[in-house]
Formats: sequence, C-alpha cells, structure tokens
Amino acid sequence: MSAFQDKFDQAVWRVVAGIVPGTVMGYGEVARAAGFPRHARMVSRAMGRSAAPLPWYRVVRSNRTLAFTPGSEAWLRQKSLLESEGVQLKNGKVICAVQTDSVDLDRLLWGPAEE
DNA sequence: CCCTTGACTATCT
DNA sequence: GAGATAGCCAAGG
Repeated sequence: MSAFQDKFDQAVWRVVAGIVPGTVMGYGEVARAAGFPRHARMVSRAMGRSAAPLPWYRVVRSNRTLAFTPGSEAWLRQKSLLESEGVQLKNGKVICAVQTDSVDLDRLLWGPAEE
C-alpha cells in the first residue's frame, strides 16, 4: 500500500465522515478539503476502500447531480438515502442542500488533527 | 512500461 | 442545455 494512498484514504474518509447530515459535497470539494485538489476521481476509489461505512451518498458531482447513471440501482439508492437525510431533490438533482463550501468543515476536521 | 479505465471537472461547440 | 473534448492522476491489466 503506497504511502500516498494511505494518507489520501484517511484524509478522504475523515472529510466524508464529517459531512454534516442534510448537506452534500462535491468530489472536487472533498478532494480539496482532504488536501488533494486534483484528485476528485481518487475520492471514489478511496471510499470504495473504506472498511467503515461512510456516508458516500452525501458526495455528489460538481453540478449537484447524483454520482451515478440516472436510473441505475446505485443512483436510486443514493437518491433514497439523501432524501431520508433531509436533502431535497428535483429529478435527481440536489436543489436544497446546505453549501458547506468546506469552510466550517475544514476547521472542524483539520483543527485538532495531527500533522 | 504502455494502455485503458474511472462514483471527476471545466470548457467549448 | 446537451454532446464532445481535453485535462486530470492513480490503479490495474
């Protein structure tokens, strides 16, 4: 396991786990909050490697659409989960989620952190 | 080592 | 607003 992967994984996990319920973040935002601005695509890989259950469904695309192909099982699953979190959707698009913009999240996650 | 893939994103047409 | 193109970067074959 690469050192890069190890650090990246943990950073991503912490960020995703710290997403406030009822809100969503983009892959790019998560990557940026984790300290890897260019690794939006690696976020998905990191989450897939997570042993602990992560609120992956709170991670959406930059345009606030769901992460998967519309109509697919995963897509429906994510939609249901988000709705149960209180996120309001419109035809598969998030219309009313608090925009964290990684500010409070950044402080929340990286304040007492090591390194 | 080369090539393809991907739960991405931004930009142009 | 939808489709194509180009960057992006690590992982896996």
